Amino acid sequence: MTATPRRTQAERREGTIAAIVDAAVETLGELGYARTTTAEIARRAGVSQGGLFRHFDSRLDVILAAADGVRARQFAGFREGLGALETFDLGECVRLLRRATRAPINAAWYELIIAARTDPDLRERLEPLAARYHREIIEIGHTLPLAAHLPTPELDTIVLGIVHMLDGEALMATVHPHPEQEDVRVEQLVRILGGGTLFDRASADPS
Amino acid sequence: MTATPRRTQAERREGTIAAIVDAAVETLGELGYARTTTAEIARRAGVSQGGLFRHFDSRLDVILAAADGVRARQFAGFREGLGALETFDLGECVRLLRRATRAPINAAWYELIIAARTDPDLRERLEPLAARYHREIIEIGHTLPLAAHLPTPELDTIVLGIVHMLDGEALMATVHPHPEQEDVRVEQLVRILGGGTLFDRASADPS
DNA sequence: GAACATAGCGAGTCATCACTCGCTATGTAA
DNA sequence: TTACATAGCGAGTGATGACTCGCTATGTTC
Repeated sequence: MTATPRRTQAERREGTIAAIVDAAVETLGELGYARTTTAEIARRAGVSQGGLFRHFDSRLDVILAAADGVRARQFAGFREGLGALETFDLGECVRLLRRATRAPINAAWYELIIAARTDPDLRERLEPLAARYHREIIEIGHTLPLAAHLPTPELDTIVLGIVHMLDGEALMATVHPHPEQEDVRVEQLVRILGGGTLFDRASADPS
Repeated sequence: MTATPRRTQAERREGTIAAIVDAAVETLGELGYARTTTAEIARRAGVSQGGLFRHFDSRLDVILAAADGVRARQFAGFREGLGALETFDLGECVRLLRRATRAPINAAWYELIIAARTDPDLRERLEPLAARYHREIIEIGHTLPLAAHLPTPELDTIVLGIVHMLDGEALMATVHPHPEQEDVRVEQLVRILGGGTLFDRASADPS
């Protein structure tokens, strides 16, 4: 029944490491940073505590592997979504971003950013990932057709502003959500942005 | 030397409660939610652990008193700042809001909002405060001269959007700050907003 | 197949947490 | 002043945390 197809050491290793990282991401999202314990991660990954520490020197190492996994997956997903758009459309862009900020996996990222503020060890090691995150967002902004119509500093400010707004919205909505209003507001905002001087040059851009 | 001017029971009570609440706010800001322990709060407040539990039934009760203290102080401060403006000015408004979101005391609020996402007990009790917070922001928006020139739903969307953006910026900046760029971006944004169609009617409003 | 290396296990260990309890200190009421 | 109530103390207590260690299981090398 339980076919154990004789995996190599490398396969076993990679498999359990992946299971641990996935479990850590899931736990961060569901229980938050403080309650993401090595015991809980191990339980979800289907390994023992000792097994976990065979592959990671400390809880923090697991956490950082999870952080980088989230970062990589989020950008891959967003780039894929952008590529699937037939024509550049500001509204679609914002909606795509919004879906990314509200994805369960992204909650893990928020947990870590907030925890890092008051945890020097975490902060020191998360900073490079946060820097990369920031850089990638700006780079994606530069690939948008919009970029041709706006000076770079203003483009960057607008892109970061929208990302920050969606981050703030996602974070605040977890405690006091307005399920109906929130979607309406996003659409309203897209109309306001699209109708303002900001984008009228760009939104008149041909496909 | 140590003049003990015979305080009444009520005075002693209020005094230590205030000290505990202040210590809790400070600790939340400096150490984060998870490391805001009753022992640390008591130490900073200058009372024993037993003394703390004389006035609060649980850690959560202390935390919620701190949350409401922060909320009240933040709105009082912001309203005061708004009142001190001679003429309505969008830039000043945003700068005032930004100062509020980056005040050390506001970090305690963020800690609680984020912790509440994964802590059902905290969430249940924080929700009414978050709702009030939300309501007060919108009410303040309605007192702005801007309100006369925009339909209410759009005004609310814009106000919330700006608040969310500053929240997001404040939260993300703690891990990966760009001390110089951030101030520039805010000013840039104010110019962009002021120059867009959004506000041109309102920013032409006479003092 | 023998000798070795790596993967995985789970019962400890020590620290820290929220909270309790019996006590003393101080204010209040008669 | 006496009797009572509230404020404040700090050494427990039981639960839970990250991490260790000696062990077994499974691949790998010759």
